[in-house]
Order: sequence, then C-alpha cells, then structure tokens
Amino acid sequence: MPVTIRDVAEAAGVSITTVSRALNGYADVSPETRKRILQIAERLNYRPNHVARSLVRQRTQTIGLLVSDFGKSRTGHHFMFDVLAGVYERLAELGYDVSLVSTTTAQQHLVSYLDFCTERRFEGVIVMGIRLDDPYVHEVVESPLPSVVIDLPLLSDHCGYVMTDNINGAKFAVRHLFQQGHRHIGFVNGYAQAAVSADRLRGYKEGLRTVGLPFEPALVYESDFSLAGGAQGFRELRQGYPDVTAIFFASDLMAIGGMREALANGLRVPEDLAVVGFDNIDLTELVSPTLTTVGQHRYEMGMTAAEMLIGMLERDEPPQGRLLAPELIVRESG
Amino acid sequence: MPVTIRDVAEAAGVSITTVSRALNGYADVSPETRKRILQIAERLNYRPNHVARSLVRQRTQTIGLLVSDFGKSRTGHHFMFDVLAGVYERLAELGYDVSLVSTTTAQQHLVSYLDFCTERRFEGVIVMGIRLDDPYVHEVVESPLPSVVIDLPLLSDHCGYVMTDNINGAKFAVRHLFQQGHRHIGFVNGYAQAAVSADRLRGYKEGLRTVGLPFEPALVYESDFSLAGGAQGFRELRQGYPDVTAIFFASDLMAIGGMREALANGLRVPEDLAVVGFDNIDLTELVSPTLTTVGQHRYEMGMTAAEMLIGMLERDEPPQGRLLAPELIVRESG
DNA sequence: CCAAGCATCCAAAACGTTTTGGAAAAACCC
DNA sequence: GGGTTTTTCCAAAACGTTTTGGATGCTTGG
Repeated sequence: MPVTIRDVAEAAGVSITTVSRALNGYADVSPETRKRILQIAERLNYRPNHVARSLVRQRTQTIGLLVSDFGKSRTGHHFMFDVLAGVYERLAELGYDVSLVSTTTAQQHLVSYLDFCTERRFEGVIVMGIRLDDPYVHEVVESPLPSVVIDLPLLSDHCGYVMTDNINGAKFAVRHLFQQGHRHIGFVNGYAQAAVSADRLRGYKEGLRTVGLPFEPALVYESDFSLAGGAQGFRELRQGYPDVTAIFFASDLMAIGGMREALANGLRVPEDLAVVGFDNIDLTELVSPTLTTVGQHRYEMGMTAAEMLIGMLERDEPPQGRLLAPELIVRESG
Repeated sequence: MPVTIRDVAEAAGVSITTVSRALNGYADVSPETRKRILQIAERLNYRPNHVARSLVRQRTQTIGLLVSDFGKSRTGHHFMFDVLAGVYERLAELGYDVSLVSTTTAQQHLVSYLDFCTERRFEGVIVMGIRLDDPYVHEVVESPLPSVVIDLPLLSDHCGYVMTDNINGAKFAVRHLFQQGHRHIGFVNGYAQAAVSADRLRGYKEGLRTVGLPFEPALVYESDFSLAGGAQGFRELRQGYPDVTAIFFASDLMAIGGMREALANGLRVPEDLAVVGFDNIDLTELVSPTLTTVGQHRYEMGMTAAEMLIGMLERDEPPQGRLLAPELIVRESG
C-alpha cells in the first residue's frame, strides 16, 4: 500500500517521467510543475523505493561489513566497536548504507562469502576481526569485489588495508622503557595467527637494536591476548629470566593479567616491574596502577577504511596499505 | 556484467520461468530439466539478484538496527556490542539481513527516522541506546513500522521491548546486602533520563521494604553512570549519612568509582563499606577487590529482541514487554 | 515566413526477478 | 476411443523506479 511514483503522477496529472525528473532535480521541468509535484509528493507522503531505484540504477550504495564471527569473539570487543562506529559514520556521511555480515552466517547458508555479497549486490566490503589462518582470507584478497581489511596487511588489485603501525608502536614502548632505565625488557606477544603479532615482535626487536640492547629469546613469550595468558606470560618470563624489570605486553588485557599476577606475587608496579600494554582500551585508566600503553586510533581506522573503499569505488583510486600512527600513552605502570 | 536468470535460461534452452521454478524447488519441473538447470546455473556461477527479488516479492527481509548515536556514546560500549551481536546472530539465523542506522544519519539526510526506514523498505526495526528524552522515542512508538526497543519500556500496537528486570535486580542487591548484615544501605542511581533508573530506584525501595528497613531519602543520590559520578556519590552519601555501611550503585562504573574513592579515604572494602554494582562488565573481575554485581544477559537480550520482532512479522504475534531475569554475582566487594 | 533552437513534457524500454493463468502433451480411466 | 487428469512447460504481467529518444509547441534569428 505504500504510495508510489505513479500515485504522485496521477494526482499531479503528469507522467511518472516528469515526477521522477522533478524530484531528482533535473532541468527540463517547468518551475510551476516542479513546485506542484513537490507539494503533492509531500502531501501524499511519498517515499521513493530504494529497492526499485537500486535495481534500475544497478547500484545499491550498500557496503558489507564483514566481522569474522560476531557471536564468539570475546576478545576484541573494545577494539571492534569503535572501529565499527568509525566505519559506519563515515560511510553514512558519504551516502552509503551498511549491512552486517558474519562469516558464520555465510557458512550457515552454505554459500561463500563472495556469493553472499554478490547476491545482495554489495558494492564493496570492509573486513574486520579476521585472522591470518582464516579460510576467508584468500577469498577476500582474490575476489574482484572491492574490499578494505582492517588489521591485516592484505594488498591486491581490489583489496587494501588499514592498520596501526604496530612496528613503531612496539618500538615506542621499548624505547620508553629503556629511557625509564630498564635494561632487561621482556615481551609477551599474542598468538601468531594474528597479523599484528609478527609486526609487534619485529618492532620489539628493532626497538632493542636502536637503543643498543641485545635480543634475548628467553625474554619473549608467545601467549594468546587474554587476561590469563598475560599472567602466564609474566610467570614464564620471570622464571626463565629472573632479572627482567620491565615487560611489554602485546595487548592491554594481557598487560593487566600480567600486572595483577605480579602484584599478587608481592612485586610493586612500576618499581619492581614496569608494565606497558597495547591498545589503550577503557580499562587502562581504571586499573590501578593505571596502565601505560600504546594507543591505537580505532575510530579513525574505521573512518580511513571507509574512505579508502569509497575512493576505490567512486574515483578508481588504487587500493593502498595505510598505516596509522600509534600513540604512546604514559600512565602509572611504567 | 553478472550472469542473470535469462543467461541460465538461454544456456539451458528453457524459459526463465522454468529456471526460477527449478531453482526455488517448485514441483512442476521434471527431474531431468531441474538437474540440467542446476548444473548450468552452477557452471555459469549464477547468483540470484536479491534486489530484484525484493522488488517483486515486496519483501526485503531486512531489519534496521537503530543505534541512538554511534559516534558519541562513550558509555555503553560493552553493553551495546554484546546486544548487537545477539541481535545480529539471531536475525541471521532466521534469514534476515541487518542494516545499521544511526539517529545522527537520519538527521543529516533531513528525513525522519521512519522515512529513512520506509525508503529502504525495512520490515522492522530494533532500537538500542536510546534515551527517554530522545525526540525519536515518539516516532518509534507511534510509527506503524514494527519495532522492538531495548532497555526502554515502550509498548504500543507495533512496538515491543526487551529489558532486564531492573526492579528485581535492585531487590536482589539490597536483599543480599541485608543478608550480609547491613542495615544502612545507600543507593547511587544513574541519571533520570535513563529508563532503567526509575526501575532500579523502585527496586531499591521495594527491597528495603521486603527486608523491613526504612527508606531514608538521605541514603539516595542521583548521579550519572560515570566513574567520577560514582566517587561523587560515595562522598555525598557518606557526608549526609555517615552510618552507611553498604552502597548499591546503579552501574559497575559508578561502583568502581565509589569503591576507589572509599579505598582512597582509608576505608576497607567490604569490611567498612560493602559495594554492589550493576551490569557485570568485564572490569568487575579485574578490580580489587573484585566487584559484586547484578549481571544482565546482554547477548540474550539481543536474541530475544530479534525473536520477538520476527514473531510479530511472520506470525502476527502481538508486541510484548519482555523482562529478562538478572543474576546476582557475588564477588569480594560485598 | 521559415528554419532552427529551446522549453517542457511523455511513452516505452529497461533493471532481474516471481507469479499467474494457461497450453501442450502425456498418462490415465472406463 | 473419448474424456479427464497430470505433468511439464511458457508468455506475459508485475514490482517501482530511471533513462532514452523523441514529440509538441513556442520562441528566436535572419
């Protein structure tokens, strides 16, 4: 029962062509008719049907927002919500709709990610929360559907990425700890399947090199980004290398886990053990001591991804790999 | 140039009607032709165009997810992400797509929320993060577009809601503190514009009554859900009513703020002051002492909202007000 | 006054599906 | 063998727009 363009046309005594052109601001309709049509459209409360428009224009103006798996992911909440907000806001400004897609959904429907998106005629996709070992990775990179991936350095003809400069982030952390006088700086990394892990390890090593400290394998432990994993990381490092006086954790959650374990073992933070995290989640300001960390600009990451994608779509810009500067935020823990 | 149903029809030497019926599992197509068509569709990698289908079927199978304002809302991240995940997962299971809408976007486009949704032919809307004093509230309730609101008790012909049973949640907290021996129990509430605030105050009062304690106005302070607001609340209550031995805060963030202020003032928690929060955010397990709180089942709230909406759409079920049971989670703080 | 240009309008095709109302052929019943 | 049913298929309409390619009448320039 919704009112169509035909209803407006009949009420105005003109053809639907004229109504369409009047409403879309074309030149070849006289001022009086245009005014009359606008009034009638208003009076009838006419709303153009986006579906019909999409069909004939062959443009849905819709972007898919692919989240690796919505339900499960306990970690990354803090991270993802802000990125998502950034993506959404920018796309909305640019006149695009955003439709959610989860990898699990596509699987349920027994169609590939790409098929899912083509059926809906998405014009592009923004991908977040995906892992290096995710089977979807290949599909995303190779698919002709324009895409921008967040936090994974995938670059191809139709696929760009946005991530924080994790190498420099880790270097900042190491340099800062060095400047605070530490000479035995440990590193607790996240799991290897996360793309950021390799970069942060590299940054840690480079950081040590630039300040002139040797790299000690016993000072590195690979964990899993979780709170418990951080505590575990602290214990392992302390056991394998008792002289450690500072630990850089690849996530705030791990840093908090490690810090609590240290406090529980009677160490003082930062006097006996300095702690630096990564991400700058809300929690960092709420724990005590407050957590020194390397901050990522999450909202901006989302906005940047959105802009890159639209650039590719509307101005044929080539996909790029964009690194956003991290920010060292010094608080009480180190 | 995506392949259409016509391409498949030509390749198979049949009409597009037959292709459509074959692919959609209708009876009146012979097994051999069906098999042939399926093979050819597969070979050509045919994907039905959802836009065209939506147009002719007059059904988009798309639900709008209205978030009050995405960009700004600093508080509520934890809350919203889980709810959002629940909504999405359930709707996806039920075969619906989810499109994001922010109140700010609609404003930018100078169309009302309802117009925004009608243009896109959303079949229903789920609303979250909206406040009592939001101008959109009226629109949502009165609009003929089926909707379910989260955390706001709006009920009408086309509008249901899902929220935690805040009254009982508050009662649980008070009863628990009473059972721990407390006889002077304070309450720091959130701002009055949040719909949940009225309920929590009511629950607090009812809780007092059921355990036989008098209601003291000096034991209630209205704050703003924030960390600082919690600290402020603690100070005000302590000043106006020095005998207070336990405080129930209407949010975990306030509880933590209040608790930290208490600790800073030399009080022991829970010995000198017992503290109970509301929400069960991640942080509650990370502070020390860990926080006793009233937990909400956020993911379930999302799922329930999704189910109610689809019930209204597909089975003409009347909109309801559903209250989800809260859960008292006893930890160290009280 | 004629040709050309301009302003204003419209009929019809197109977008890619689903669905309706048969039609043709085959199978069945007595 | 004639009627009826069943099976298998299809042409055409419909969904609500945009866009193409004129058509009509009026104005203008020489």
